[in-house]
Amino acid sequence: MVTIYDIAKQADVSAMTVSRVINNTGRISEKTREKVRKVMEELNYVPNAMARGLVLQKTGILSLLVTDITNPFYTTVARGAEDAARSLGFKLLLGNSDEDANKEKEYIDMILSTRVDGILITPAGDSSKERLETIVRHGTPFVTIDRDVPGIDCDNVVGDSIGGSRKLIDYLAGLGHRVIALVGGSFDVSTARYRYEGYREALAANDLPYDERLVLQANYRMQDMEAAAEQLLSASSAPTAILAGNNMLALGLLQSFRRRGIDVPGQMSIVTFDDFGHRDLIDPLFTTAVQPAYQFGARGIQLLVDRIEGKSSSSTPQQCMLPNSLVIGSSTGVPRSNGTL
Amino acid sequence: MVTIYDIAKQADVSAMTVSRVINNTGRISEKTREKVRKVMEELNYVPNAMARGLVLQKTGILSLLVTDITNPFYTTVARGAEDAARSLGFKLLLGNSDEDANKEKEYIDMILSTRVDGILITPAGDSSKERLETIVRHGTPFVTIDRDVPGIDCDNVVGDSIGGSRKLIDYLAGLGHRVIALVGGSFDVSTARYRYEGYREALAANDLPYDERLVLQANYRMQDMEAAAEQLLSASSAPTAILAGNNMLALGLLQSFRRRGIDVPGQMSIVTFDDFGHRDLIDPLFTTAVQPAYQFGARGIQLLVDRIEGKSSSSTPQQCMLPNSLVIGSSTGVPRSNGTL
DNA sequence: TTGAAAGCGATACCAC
DNA sequence: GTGGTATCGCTTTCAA
Repeated sequence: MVTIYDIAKQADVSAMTVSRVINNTGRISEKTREKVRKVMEELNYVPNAMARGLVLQKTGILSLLVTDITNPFYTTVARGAEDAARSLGFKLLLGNSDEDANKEKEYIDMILSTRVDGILITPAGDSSKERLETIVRHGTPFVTIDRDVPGIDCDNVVGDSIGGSRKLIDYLAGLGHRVIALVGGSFDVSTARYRYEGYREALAANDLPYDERLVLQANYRMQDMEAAAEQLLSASSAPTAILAGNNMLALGLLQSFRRRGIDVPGQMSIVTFDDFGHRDLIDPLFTTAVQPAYQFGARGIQLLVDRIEGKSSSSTPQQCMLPNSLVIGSSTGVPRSNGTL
Repeated sequence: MVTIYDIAKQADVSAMTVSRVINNTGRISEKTREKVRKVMEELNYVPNAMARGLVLQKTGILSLLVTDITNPFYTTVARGAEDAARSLGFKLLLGNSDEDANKEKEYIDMILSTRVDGILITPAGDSSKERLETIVRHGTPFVTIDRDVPGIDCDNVVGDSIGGSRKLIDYLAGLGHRVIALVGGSFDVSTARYRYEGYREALAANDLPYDERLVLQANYRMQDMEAAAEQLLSASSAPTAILAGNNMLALGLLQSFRRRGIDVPGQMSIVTFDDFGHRDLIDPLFTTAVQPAYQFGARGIQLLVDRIEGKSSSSTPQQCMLPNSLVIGSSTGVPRSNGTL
């Protein structure tokens, strides 16, 4: 491997001088600088980030850990984070925890071991607490996005889940729906809880009864969603509409209903959060509380860098809630009848 | 930061012993091992990968650089790569070049600088040649996937673009289409060229005339696709079907046609490559030459690790072509009339 | 304007 | 079984 010493020897200067040329520090004669530059070119020199990081005690790298790299919401978050990191002079490292506590742990260990300057993370769930505490103990700045974790008080960027649920349920109620189910993700995840909370509040606000049998938790596995669909259809008072906890659940439910010959929105309306990048091509187009995914990433990186560079007050975590907007699609319609199919 | 010396002092042993405990090397008494382990726990020790990599001259990290992290095809590739890397004992670093030569260069510089053990890369285009040559000179093993680059003879995993085009065109011809356009990506990218090649071969095989005015190149920007749609509709002999170079182009064209009130497949059939993860939810479902995205990643990592570990013959690059399969959707139908709308 | 030496955190090699 | 020492590639500090 080519090192600064190779360059130094070839250019007949000291390693120190080479280092100065690379980093543009100190005073160097133009002649020497040119000579060194030329040798670096010739030898295809690429600085060793490890050696550099070791002495500088920083890497210039930020890490983004998301829970599902195949979810368009998170890839858009990644785009926002990447652009922001780049413009602030940092590189971005992407990781995928797959909603899995073990993978999350492995990734965090790797990240800490790599000594990145900061971490942007979507926690897999409440159990992420212990992993986040590891990060805290290690002293690496971090920001949570999309989800928060009880017991961890840190900078974070979240969406307005409660408000989103309210808007969606209000809209359904406005259409005349009176029996509305919730199929959400595991309550081990903060967004699922908040969306449930908004759901309950909105039901109350619209004078609709709450029925716990209409609240289902599903993982993102197809069989869960099939089961949820089945269960709702056979409920004694079957719902005419469903609030799906996120885009993936909405898709799964839609598929399940289609397979059972249930028309959406004819027989069942579906509303949800987040979109797919190409929302207008999915038929029906979901009525959605659209969150600013790109902003989640961009804002998160901004907070992270503020923290790294000490611009944030050290004691007060920055909490940032991004608003969503209701987009009406064709997955919703007036209920066919009151509570029965 | 906690180092092995801190551990050593606290546990009243030498740094060497701590290192041995960490790496499970050499003979150590169970008592000492336990003592050291306990101190590591207490102090939340996380090994410094930089220091480690510096002396070991390897990192255990593989890098995957794709051109569009928001394209479901590539996120599935990433999934395959991640799983394979994990099972082979490597970590995976994800990067996104955004189809941009400059970003690609920056990423490669960072990757080389990080001294990853190997690189899996989807080249942005033929101009990637110089960047790949940089990697060659640097001596880091790499494998290209999805696309190949003229002048670079290396391990690679590609799809059967020519065969895919043939199948798609044959299918259209079988439905009775006689005027079929091609809207492909830039010919600076190998897949676009191969798909064009397959298109021409298939036209000839089906005794259909070739008309160069029906061959358009588009970037993945919406305005390009709008322009392409416009141009095809106003052509003297307008096509009744289109082979879209990839999934993104197919989507863009579909949207453009819809906006113009053109029914797909009623007035225009569309076929393409790759899918969207949730293919069956997009209406119409595209008739597609589906490529095994997950395998692209998994196979690529396999080749890469074989190369790293010296299992591949050093002189002969491993070339691997993965087959695609034709999936009939609802984006295709019989032509309305012969060549005119 | 340039260079020598120390040290970042870890491991390999050689003693004991 | 365990410890000392040199070393990986680079930057910082201090001299010249």
